Amino acid sequence: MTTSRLPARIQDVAAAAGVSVSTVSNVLNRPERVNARTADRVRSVIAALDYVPHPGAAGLRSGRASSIGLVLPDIVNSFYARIARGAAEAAYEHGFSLVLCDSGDHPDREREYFDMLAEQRAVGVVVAPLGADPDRLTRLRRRGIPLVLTDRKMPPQEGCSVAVDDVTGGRLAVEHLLDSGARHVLVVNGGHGIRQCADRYQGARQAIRSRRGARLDQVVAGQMTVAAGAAVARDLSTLPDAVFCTNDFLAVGMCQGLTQRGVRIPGDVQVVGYGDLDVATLAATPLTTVRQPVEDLGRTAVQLLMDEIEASDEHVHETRVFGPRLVPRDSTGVA
Amino acid sequence: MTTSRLPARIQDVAAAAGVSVSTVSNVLNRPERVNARTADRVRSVIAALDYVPHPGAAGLRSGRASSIGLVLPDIVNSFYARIARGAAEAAYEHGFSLVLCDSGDHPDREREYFDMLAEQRAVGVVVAPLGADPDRLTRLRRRGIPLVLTDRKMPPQEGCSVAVDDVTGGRLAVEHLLDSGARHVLVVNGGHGIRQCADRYQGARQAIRSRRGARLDQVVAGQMTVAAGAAVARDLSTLPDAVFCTNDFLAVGMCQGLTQRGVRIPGDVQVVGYGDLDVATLAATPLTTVRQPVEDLGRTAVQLLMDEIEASDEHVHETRVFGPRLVPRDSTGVA
DNA sequence: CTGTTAGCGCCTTCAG
DNA sequence: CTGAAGGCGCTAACAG
Repeated sequence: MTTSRLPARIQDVAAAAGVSVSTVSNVLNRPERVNARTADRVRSVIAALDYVPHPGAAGLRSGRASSIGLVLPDIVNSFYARIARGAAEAAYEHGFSLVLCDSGDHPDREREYFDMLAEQRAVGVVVAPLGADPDRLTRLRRRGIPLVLTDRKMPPQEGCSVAVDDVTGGRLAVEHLLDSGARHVLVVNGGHGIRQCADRYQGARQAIRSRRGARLDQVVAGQMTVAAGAAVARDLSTLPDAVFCTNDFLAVGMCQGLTQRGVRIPGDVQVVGYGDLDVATLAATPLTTVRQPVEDLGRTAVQLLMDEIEASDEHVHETRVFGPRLVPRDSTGVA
Repeated sequence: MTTSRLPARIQDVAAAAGVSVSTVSNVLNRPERVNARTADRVRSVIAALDYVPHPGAAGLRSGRASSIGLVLPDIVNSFYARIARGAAEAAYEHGFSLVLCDSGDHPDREREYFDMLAEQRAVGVVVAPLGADPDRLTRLRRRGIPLVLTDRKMPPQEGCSVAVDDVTGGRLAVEHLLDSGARHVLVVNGGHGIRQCADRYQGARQAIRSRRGARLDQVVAGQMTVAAGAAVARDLSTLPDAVFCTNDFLAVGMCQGLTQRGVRIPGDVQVVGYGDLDVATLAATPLTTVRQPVEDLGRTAVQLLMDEIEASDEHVHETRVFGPRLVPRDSTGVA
């Protein structure tokens, strides 16, 4: 046995097995083209030498790389973390490595990450885009890098996307309140400049319209935080039967504020939130909320990317929309 | 202008600029060796052609790759997400790409990720290791891949590590309680099999020992959840002056349970948590807690890796320990 | 079925 | 200061 360097190269294997380099390559990539006995011999040498192919070199020659990018505004936000988890699992299953790009909400950083991924010849990118500037995205696409958008729909000719159906979510939330006996529902919302907020409100209106005698009001909170929700609760002049907060933080604040005013939940006022964040289960009264299959977003985004890469000829772009689900807990449903 | 393929290669640049390939390479890598005027001309061609070097090919030749691995048990856990954010920032600043490996708490998956990173010739790995089996780790090291451990100390001859000082954290928490007038402190802890729990308790004892007439008790909760904390509160036969929960979830549950018993916080009993999770600010009474500089863990881990890679000759392994900080909120400090 | 040959895109001696 | 040549580890024709 000659002293071959670490890590072993394909030629070390070839030499040790007494075959040519290409035979080793064939054993790895097209086993059907090589005699079973030689293949076995080569394989045992591969195992003995602990040989693993160098994917960089392989990609250089074959043209196909093996990393995909994941560009997110903030990995500490559990929504994006759940996307990341779903994407990581799918990438793992397909044998791709996932490059994490956390833009920290900086559009410049996002663009630089796009450039970096282009330089690296990433085979595709999953992105939860920041802001509304589609230009950054089309630049990537022009470089020939497939792109899948999460949490935002995309014109189908541009590429694939995955999203959750916020209209349905809003409808489910308010239907649940009405089914539990509410007549006068207040929506505590973020600004309608946020697409999700507008959609959830639209769903709420759908639910109200289909029910006689039901009434819907809306108040827009400055921010979507616990403090803002509590402030709204404090300032309420007349109490509704039920409150739909378009985010769990608002809802927790609402519960705190109402409780401080001596209002019982759900006895006097029912409250439903949105998102099923950790905080929903942890609140003093566990919060009824709308759960979104966020992991599926990430997982599906990667799968769509795989499809576009592997069957690029007959791939047609699509938008996959996931339905949310109501999770009843203690803050709704009159005892 | 000839029709050169996309993306542009170094030879396209060379041809367009009327110089040789190596001159372009020099402009990029050792600008001092090339005439300023030619360099400028080359640079403008680079810009015009939107040329970016192919890091895979570069690494193949030069031996240095440019990706580092980040192996975590669960990216949705905010502790690890914060490590990831710190690591991502540092990696970005150093021009490395971060490969996210979420093992989902599966030791097998963790090992497979290690193998994958070795195959890819990652230049280094940051890992928040799962379980106590150091064998998986030394395998990586034997392959010559530098390794930095987070949230666990490592024998210095093995490699670098970063950690937070849980003993100090426990001491800070209990000192704060004592300073606020408490005499009888109850520690609500997880199992001492968890190193963090044991350390935090040890810190608590240090604080007690330095104060005359102070008394410390401990109760071990089954899990470190809100429900478990509430259960402990419910089952308490005699009330202490103050409670130190070694985790914010336990603390929130403790607050809920005490409040239900009609106990006022902090008037009757003070409560301090650990971790400064989101939930600490969001609880009905915002929770005094111990904040750990978790982002610094991730950031520093990557920096240590960079040092080991770039100055591998004179690099000496070290363990960097970060001090926690007490964050006073409403659940402590008698009014 | 196996081996030879020619690059993938880049960097790096070594001559000019 | 610049250019020509060789090779990093691997794959993909193409011969044999």
